[in-house]
Amino acid sequence: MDNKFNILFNIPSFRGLSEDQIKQIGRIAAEKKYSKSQIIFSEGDDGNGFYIIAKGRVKVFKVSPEGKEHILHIVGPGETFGQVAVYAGRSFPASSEAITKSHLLFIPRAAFAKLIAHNPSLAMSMLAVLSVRLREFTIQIENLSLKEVPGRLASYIIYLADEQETGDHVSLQISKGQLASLLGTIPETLSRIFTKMNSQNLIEVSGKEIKLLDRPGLENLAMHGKL
Amino acid sequence: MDNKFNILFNIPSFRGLSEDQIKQIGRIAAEKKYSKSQIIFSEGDDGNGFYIIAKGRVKVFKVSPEGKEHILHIVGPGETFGQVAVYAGRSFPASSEAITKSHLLFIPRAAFAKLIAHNPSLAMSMLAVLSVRLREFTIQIENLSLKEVPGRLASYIIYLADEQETGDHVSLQISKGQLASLLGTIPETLSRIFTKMNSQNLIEVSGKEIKLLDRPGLENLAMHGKL
DNA sequence: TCATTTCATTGACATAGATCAAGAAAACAT
DNA sequence: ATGTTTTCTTGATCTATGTCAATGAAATGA
Repeated sequence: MDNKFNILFNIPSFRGLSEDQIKQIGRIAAEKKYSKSQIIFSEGDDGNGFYIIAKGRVKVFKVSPEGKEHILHIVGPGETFGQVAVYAGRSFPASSEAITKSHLLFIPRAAFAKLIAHNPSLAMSMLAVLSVRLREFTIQIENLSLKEVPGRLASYIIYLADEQETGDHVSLQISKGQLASLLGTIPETLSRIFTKMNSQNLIEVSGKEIKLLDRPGLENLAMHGKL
Repeated sequence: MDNKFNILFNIPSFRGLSEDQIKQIGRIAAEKKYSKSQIIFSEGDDGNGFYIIAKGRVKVFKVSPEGKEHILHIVGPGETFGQVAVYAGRSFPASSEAITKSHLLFIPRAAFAKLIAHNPSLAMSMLAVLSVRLREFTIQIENLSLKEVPGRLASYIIYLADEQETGDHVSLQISKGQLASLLGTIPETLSRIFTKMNSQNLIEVSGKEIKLLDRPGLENLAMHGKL
């Protein structure tokens, strides 16, 4: 059965907690369902809790005054989002929206704070989760300011390949427009770069499926930019 | 007297700890001194502890393969850096260097982990510190991808004015080259923008001192870009 | 104080990538 | 299936900002 508890047992950040501790979390968690394109929270909303993804996929993003959107991360099953507001006791610094039909667990701030106060190991593991996120942001900032778009795309493809552990073949779980936003560019530019990488036999793109034809070439591109 | 304990008592992230807890930290802290331009740690080094600034100023930065440097943040007295590696138990994701003669406290990883395990309130306050840093990164990413350099500079000047609480006058504590790197650009571009903002009577720059002549104008620039 | 190095400014030029526009392809719903 | 909407691709153009180069101003140290 796919209840709250089963979900919680498979969350990486809760690894290391006792069965009892996880059940405690389960008791304070509220199940919530979202349909595709539904807003979960908006920037500035009160951060009175955070979310765990049981099923589906969510984007966390910022919007410029002119309405341009930049995706900060895409979060999938087992991952959490919205914690920042919780620990600092502030409003959400970004917005989030379900990009597929999603099934989430909501953990209220106050109850979780109490839990942490009595479970140092939970605190440590949340510190670790935040650290990892911080590290990812460091890489994103580096990419945005130090590399050009082809390099960022190459980095991302390699990252996906490593994550999906599927050898020389990766599949984008997001639309190309969303990928553009995640890389800090626009669909037109991304499309051109895909074409160029195709013609240089670095990759072979068909729809959301990408075959890596020349991994060393991609790595070189990710490092030294320039296509 | 300016000993370890007096320093620790004035660290924002340790606010809320008992005198005894702070003394415990003091016992595990090692004092270290660095001269200007001295490297504190390099990206990839083992993260076996983190640092607190007692006196001085430190930059945390990434370097591209071509040697271009991007400053992630400038850290001053009372602030901490290098925690990320500590919690996640990994290597430092960036490098750090003293930009003035600095006096730091080094907190070794293992001892601190033990401390946290017995002090939930310390854990919570470290979570809050990380959250704030994460929030700052969110803003940096937004700035880099959503705004042009003039907008980023305007944001930064406003941020400084708020932080320094000095009304319509701020002073840069870093060189203009460093500021350029922090904003994700180069000195030449920054210099041109300063000139332009001067000629539009938004600010008046002389050396490291900046007078804000038209705050609403700056705010507008920070929001909607375009100079 | 003077000499040397580092930092800031300015100009001429090159280019990555954004914008605007239009058509093709894919996804979706009826 | 078939029409409708959304997403993707491609082309023509424009602009912000990076690069290269030279000079002037400050800071540093002997």
